[in-house]
Amino acid sequence: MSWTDERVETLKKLWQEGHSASQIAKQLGGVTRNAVIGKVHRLGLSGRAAPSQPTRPLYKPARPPRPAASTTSHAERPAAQTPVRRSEPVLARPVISQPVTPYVEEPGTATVLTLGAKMCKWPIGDPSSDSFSFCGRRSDDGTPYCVEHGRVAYQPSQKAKKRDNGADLSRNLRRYL
DNA sequence: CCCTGATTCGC
DNA sequence: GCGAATCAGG
Repeated sequence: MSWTDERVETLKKLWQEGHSASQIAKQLGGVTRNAVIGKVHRLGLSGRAAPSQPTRPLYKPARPPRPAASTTSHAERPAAQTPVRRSEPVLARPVISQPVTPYVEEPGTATVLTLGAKMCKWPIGDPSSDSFSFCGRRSDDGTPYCVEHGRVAYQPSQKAKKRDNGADLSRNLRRYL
């Protein structure tokens, strides 16, 4: 099957509606989810409203060489590596859904210039904007963030964690109260 | 192990 | 442009 105009349109629609690649592939028929994902990327609509699953830690591992099958004569491929890789951010930001997040917060008090060592480094606002700032509240010991943001940064881990023993829990509560 | 999207690269 | 292979992660 090929990507007819119609099929592409269906793809877009379903993708925007939040269907997964495999579901779309199944519905379209004749394509695998890989094909769908590949198409989605080529169409440039990779980013989608992701409720909660930031599957991109800004991590770019060097792809391991994939054993290719050269059928005819093996073409010479003298180390034609791309010397320049995009520079990575030194410090990985905590995952945040910037684009369309109703999550509003008070502007931070610190800028990249005034951000101290013991200040909460939680980014607030659009990094490409002038109003971008950091939380700037006193960070909790050991963590780059204040108590509140620390909770957000080091998320729930969905599976309920084992129970804290009561003593610790109440102790911690007292600290915050 | 099931699933998810992301990325690479031979075709 | 296409998509299988592969990856990273929930």
